[in-house]
Amino acid sequence: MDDTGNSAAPMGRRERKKAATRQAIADTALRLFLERGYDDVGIREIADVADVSTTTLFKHFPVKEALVFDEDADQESGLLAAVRERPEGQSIPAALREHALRYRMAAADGDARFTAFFDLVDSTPALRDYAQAMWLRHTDALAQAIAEESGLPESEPACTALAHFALEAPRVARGHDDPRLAVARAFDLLEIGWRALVSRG
Amino acid sequence: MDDTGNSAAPMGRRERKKAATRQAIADTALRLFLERGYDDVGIREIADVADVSTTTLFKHFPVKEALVFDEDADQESGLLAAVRERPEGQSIPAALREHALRYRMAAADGDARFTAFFDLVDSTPALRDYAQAMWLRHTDALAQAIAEESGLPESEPACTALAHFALEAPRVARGHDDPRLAVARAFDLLEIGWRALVSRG
DNA sequence: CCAATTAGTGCAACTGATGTACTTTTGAAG
DNA sequence: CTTCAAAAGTACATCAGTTGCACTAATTGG
Repeated sequence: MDDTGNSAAPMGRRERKKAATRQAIADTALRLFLERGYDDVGIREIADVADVSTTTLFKHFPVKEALVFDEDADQESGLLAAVRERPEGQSIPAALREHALRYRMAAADGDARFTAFFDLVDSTPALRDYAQAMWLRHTDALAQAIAEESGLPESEPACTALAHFALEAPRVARGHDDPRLAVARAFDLLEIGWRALVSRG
Repeated sequence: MDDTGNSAAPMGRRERKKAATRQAIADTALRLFLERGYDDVGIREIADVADVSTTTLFKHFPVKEALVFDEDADQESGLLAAVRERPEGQSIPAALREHALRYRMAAADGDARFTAFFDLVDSTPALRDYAQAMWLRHTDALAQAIAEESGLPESEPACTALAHFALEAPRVARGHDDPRLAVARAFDLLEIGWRALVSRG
């Protein structure tokens, strides 16, 4: 839909300044959030420190939560690629499991800033919910990719079901002592069911 | 935790009045919501019409959404009963499917007030989300019941996975032309996977 | 009857978010 | 270069949900 952020695009002074303002706001917000916690930093303060008005802030970010997820990038393309470009013989749920384990559960081993970021999101209900809601917006696209790859009709509800469950899987892990195992088990359930369902037509 | 609402409990004048106030607030709110829509009725107005202060209102209901779900009753016991008292030979996912189809997708055929209520919830994002969040709070209890019934260790992540997915299933239906079919398919996926998973130990 | 709770009140304030009207900047057309 | 309209930003007021505080009044248990 919107192709902002393409580094190759020669944008004029105007768009550059706009992007700079946006970045300044997001950076300020994230810094303050990491310092003092999401709930203890108000919109007015962020705008103040970033030296813009609250009106301007909300012109760049629709809601407070969005300040944290500025660099969404395209998670969706990665997700779809995981399905479409999976190794020969690997089932779709298996590919999604790999992707989930690699991409969503990789918090621990990155550098400190990433860890802090994940901690922030993880420990703030509002941010967790927002992130999950964003994640679920890919359901339809994923369902369509699954339908194409599996040869099932696009309208087949099982495709939507698999897509939805796969996207919910990381959430199942919450509260388990071994999150990776929990996610793996959730995908086991889906994989076995999916195999049988596909082979029967 | 709290055992309010037990009709057999002889509560004193105080608790009776409290319950009456609560009921009056909830009734007023629901009436206004049905008349004019959830988003077009403010907290202050509800309190005003119910003749209480907003402070009092919030002492009975933690957030605006809660005004609509006053009569939660115990969905949880029904859910657990569906699993524990299922017919001989019926799998756990099958029992959950029956329960989902009967209890969650039954909006259309009740009397008009129920229909209107479901429409209200269904057409208001804030209420949908709140309802789903409430629904998911039963995950742990359901997972435990599943573990007991299936003989798997309580810590087995697959139990949590099945519980979570089963509770999410109704959401898969959203946006499909035939919601009941979509839900059924979602449970098919779970049932087949579950059978295999249990039989392997 | 006294003392401790506790429902309820009134009011002010805070926080996220929106609407309106006004100024500046900028890109581009003439 | 001038002019003009769109875009970006600002100031200010306001709304809605929610909370804190100080206080009253009813109730209940000892």
